Amino acid sequence: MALEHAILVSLLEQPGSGYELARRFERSIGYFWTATHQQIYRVLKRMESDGWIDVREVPQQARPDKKEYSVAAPGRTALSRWLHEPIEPESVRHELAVKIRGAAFDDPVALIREVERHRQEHTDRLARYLAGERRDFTGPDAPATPDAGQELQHVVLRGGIAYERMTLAWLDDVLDTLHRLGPGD
Amino acid sequence: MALEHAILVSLLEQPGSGYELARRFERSIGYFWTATHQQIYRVLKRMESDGWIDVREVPQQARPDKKEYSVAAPGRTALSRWLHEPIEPESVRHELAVKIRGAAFDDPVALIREVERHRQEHTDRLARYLAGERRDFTGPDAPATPDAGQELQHVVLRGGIAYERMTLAWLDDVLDTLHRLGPGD
DNA sequence: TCCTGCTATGCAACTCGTTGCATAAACAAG
DNA sequence: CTTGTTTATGCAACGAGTTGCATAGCAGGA
Repeated sequence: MALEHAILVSLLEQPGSGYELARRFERSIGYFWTATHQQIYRVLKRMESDGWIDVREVPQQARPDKKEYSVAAPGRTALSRWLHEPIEPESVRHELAVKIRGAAFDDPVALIREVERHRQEHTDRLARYLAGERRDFTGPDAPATPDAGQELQHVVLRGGIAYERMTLAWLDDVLDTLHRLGPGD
Repeated sequence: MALEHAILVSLLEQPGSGYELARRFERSIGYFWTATHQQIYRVLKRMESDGWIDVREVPQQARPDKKEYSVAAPGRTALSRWLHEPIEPESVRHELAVKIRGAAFDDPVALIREVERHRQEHTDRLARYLAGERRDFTGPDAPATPDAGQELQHVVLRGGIAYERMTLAWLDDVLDTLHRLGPGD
């Protein structure tokens, strides 16, 4: 399980509430890990009862109070232990690829609009990542001499950018193939 | 859920037993979907009781009997229906990226060996995919005029190859970054 | 005033996926 | 002749992840 460790990393970078974590998982953490707010709240409960994180009730004006979590010493120890364990190289789950191979037994051309929709979504993601990179790492407001944490965040973001670029190129390949199959088949 | 649909596609390409499906999921299907044999057997049971697939007991010599499954008409209909439904663009789960960002709070250099291990695994995967591509699509024994099914299998395989190449380049970027952080930090 | 939307948290039920274990037939190696 | 490996199937228990729903404070607009 890596969700608890992803939460530890995120809280070490910046303490926050379950709600804030959920939004980070939609944004920066989203390009290598996803989680819904229900999952996050449940895991936060467990981590708190295990003593991995501390809570602080924070009253707010103009919005409901929140519980701000921060990493406690046992949480740091648990993260460190996990960092030194080997993990399995990840394996992909790509539903669209299942559909593409399945299209051989249906109408390949009917898939074009779906692939174009995915292409649009990946175009948007790439634009978001590039905007984030300019804002935090390569733009004029970025730190001139980044520390280790920023270097590591940047290299992970470059991975997200590379993934989106690769995916866009592949989706173009898929579209070419589907178009070729249209008239000739 | 796409596992049942991945199984339908695989059985349409070639009928087979649960065991054979499990091995296909380790091989060709593995670069866009994974499943263990327990999962496959359970889903096959459900698909059979739903009338999506037919079973045939096949006695074998020199090894235990097997149940060969093939797609029935309702299964084809179900697949076709699913193919015309939109799906969410996939989201990634990359544990290694969590570790890389976590390394900022531990020892970045300690991660180098783990990253190198992953690099080796992706090198092996790429070699397997390229060998499969030569065997089935670009080598001398490949069909000169591939049909739609083969074209679609090939474009999905090209996606797997592109993914592995992109990942290898990124892991090199990660290794460079970790090495840079070593002496200077 | 009511409705919508955002922040903020949570329960309950369910499905999906993993892990550990078990069985059994056949062959190959020692 | 016992042990290990490959093929082949399966159960039981657990943990991870999703979906639907509920609550509640406050803001802004119709």
